[in-house]
Amino acid sequence: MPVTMLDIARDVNVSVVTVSKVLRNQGRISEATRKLVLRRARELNYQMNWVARSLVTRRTYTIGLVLPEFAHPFFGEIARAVGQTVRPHGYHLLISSFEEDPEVEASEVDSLLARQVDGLIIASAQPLRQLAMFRRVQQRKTPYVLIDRPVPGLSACFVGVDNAAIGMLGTEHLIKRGCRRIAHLRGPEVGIAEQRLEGYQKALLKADMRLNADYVVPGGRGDESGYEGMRHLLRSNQPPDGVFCFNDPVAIGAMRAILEAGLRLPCDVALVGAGNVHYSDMLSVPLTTIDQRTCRIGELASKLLLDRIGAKRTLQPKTILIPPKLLERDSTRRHS
Amino acid sequence: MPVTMLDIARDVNVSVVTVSKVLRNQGRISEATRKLVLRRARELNYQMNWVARSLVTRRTYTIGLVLPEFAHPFFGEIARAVGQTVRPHGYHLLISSFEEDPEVEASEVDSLLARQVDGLIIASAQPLRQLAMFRRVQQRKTPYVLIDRPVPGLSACFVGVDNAAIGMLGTEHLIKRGCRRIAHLRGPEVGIAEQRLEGYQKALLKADMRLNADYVVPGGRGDESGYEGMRHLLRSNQPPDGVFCFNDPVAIGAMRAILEAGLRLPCDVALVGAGNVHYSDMLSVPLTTIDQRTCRIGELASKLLLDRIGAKRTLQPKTILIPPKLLERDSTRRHS
DNA sequence: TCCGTTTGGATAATCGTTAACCCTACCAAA
DNA sequence: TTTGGTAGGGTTAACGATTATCCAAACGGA
Repeated sequence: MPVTMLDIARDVNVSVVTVSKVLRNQGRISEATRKLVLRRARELNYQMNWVARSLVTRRTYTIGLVLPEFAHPFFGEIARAVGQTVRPHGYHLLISSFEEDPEVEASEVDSLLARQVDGLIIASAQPLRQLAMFRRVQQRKTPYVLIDRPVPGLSACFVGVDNAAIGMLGTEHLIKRGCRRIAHLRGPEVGIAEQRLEGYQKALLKADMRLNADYVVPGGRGDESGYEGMRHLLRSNQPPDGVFCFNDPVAIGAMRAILEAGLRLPCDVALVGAGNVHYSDMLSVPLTTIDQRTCRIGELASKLLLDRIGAKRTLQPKTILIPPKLLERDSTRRHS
Repeated sequence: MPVTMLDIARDVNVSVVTVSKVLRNQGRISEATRKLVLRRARELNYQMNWVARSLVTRRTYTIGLVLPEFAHPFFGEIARAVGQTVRPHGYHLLISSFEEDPEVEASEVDSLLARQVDGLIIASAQPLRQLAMFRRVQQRKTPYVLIDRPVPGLSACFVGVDNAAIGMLGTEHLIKRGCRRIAHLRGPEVGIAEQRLEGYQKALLKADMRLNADYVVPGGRGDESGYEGMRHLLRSNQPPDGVFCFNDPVAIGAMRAILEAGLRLPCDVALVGAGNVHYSDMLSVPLTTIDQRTCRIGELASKLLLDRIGAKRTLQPKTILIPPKLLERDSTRRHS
């Protein structure tokens, strides 16, 4: 059985409370007994029971991080950034991945609440207008911050990249590189993909270029999706000469399709991804992409959350949109 | 204040214990009161306080996962596999990443113990012969399983890939492809790198080839390290015609050096990595690599741990070495 | 010498649940 | 009528800490 404060107290002949005070450096304790207690604690290799402490202090120093999927490097980076930001404050991370299943997500959030996390950071996949999960969090008054994927209709903190700006940035870059027929391999039916699409459209309009519905291909987030989408585009009468892709995996899939078709990048088709996935600069043709500042997202979300946890009363919800950054590589670079 | 069992008990006019029994489906309760309790619980949106429960049951249903770094896709996959394996059993994951710093690792492990995790899965970076951290875990009798990196001198469960087999597999493959001067870009000074080196040497000896100390270049785990190492090799009188790399990032760095030098893969230099990193089949030259069965590691480690958590008495430590699998791609493929 | 103030610590109550017993009907068999 | 079993619940005491309150001894000044 693990050592408890009672064990120390008995050995040193003081009360448990005295031990507790020594260990927390609180209250008035004589130097003599302090030393005795500390020595005995070290001898016995005492470790606080945080569960017991949490029960009475109502603080677990634990933050729940709810992610769509671990494996994705984007969320891996988020987790790292969050972990590094909160650790100095004594917090730990209870992470759960719901594999893009909204029901699993809700049950995981409930579970984390039951575990009395002090706060939550969520990259949610709840369907539109389904706010029950969030209502439950709010009822508990547990502070939470949404990341990456905004949830419309919810008044909550949000930290994410400016997706419309990503769409504009990517498309404008293709325009600047001289592309005339610019297509978009769009992502799944979620807000984030729509915003990137809007950015794409806005950039075209701004440049007085026509919107061609055939140039917007629906899809998913994976490289197979990009592969299929690109093959579809290449079969059309007027294949595009520039493609802005929902994300890097999609772009990588598209790249495979382009190369397989015997075309060259960027002369025949220029390609822009988004996300700046690891190794996207080591592909057969290094991919121009848009960095979404993953670390900043995790960092700022953590800080926002820590503020709210520390605050006496609930603060106003705050939204932070991080401006993306374009990284030009060979997939769009002009030949010299 | 969150709803407690006491709230329900008062409303339904029974004792707290009765509520507890209903909620756990234990003890003898009449159908009538059961329904009353359940209804009221639902109405109030009651959520168990797991902290309180854990205090008395001495079970947190939480597993500590201690990893060198989140960002690395390998550990991301591990985390995913572990999470998926333990979730059905009601366990959650308290993950901490120690950024390859042994001291942070030790303090994180202590912290997880203090949080009363039911078990630990650790990919350790403790220096050789430094077993104090593990002793503390053992003293607490908290079951734990080591993964990926074995710790010599410690009698504990271990699950990992067979690194010597990786070394042999990769090297033998190069030999079979006709390479005569096979170098090795070895990793950092840890057991896992040494085992791969041993496998490399063993394969050469088995094929009656001479060991050339100049062909073994020390390094790290990153692509810069591979880049530098490969440049070093290329500067020698007799550059190698085949290189077995510690891992994929190193191989990717090496590939950059080779291409920059104007050489071609695999004709001039054949390259084998290890780890089967995502997208390593989408590089400028798709990389032959050795898959280390990441999912299996996470899955088997979790199962081993769950067994030990469930067992009444401590079971014998068990070691599981997973046989690796070679994936041939263009970086070693013979031209057709 | 007496009273007030520190000093250093003890006691009691609490956090929300569960474990281990105990109790009281009620019913059936002896 | 007595015995005894069972159904359905209540009581009490943990679990390992913290918070709030209280108390004795020592000390200091008039």
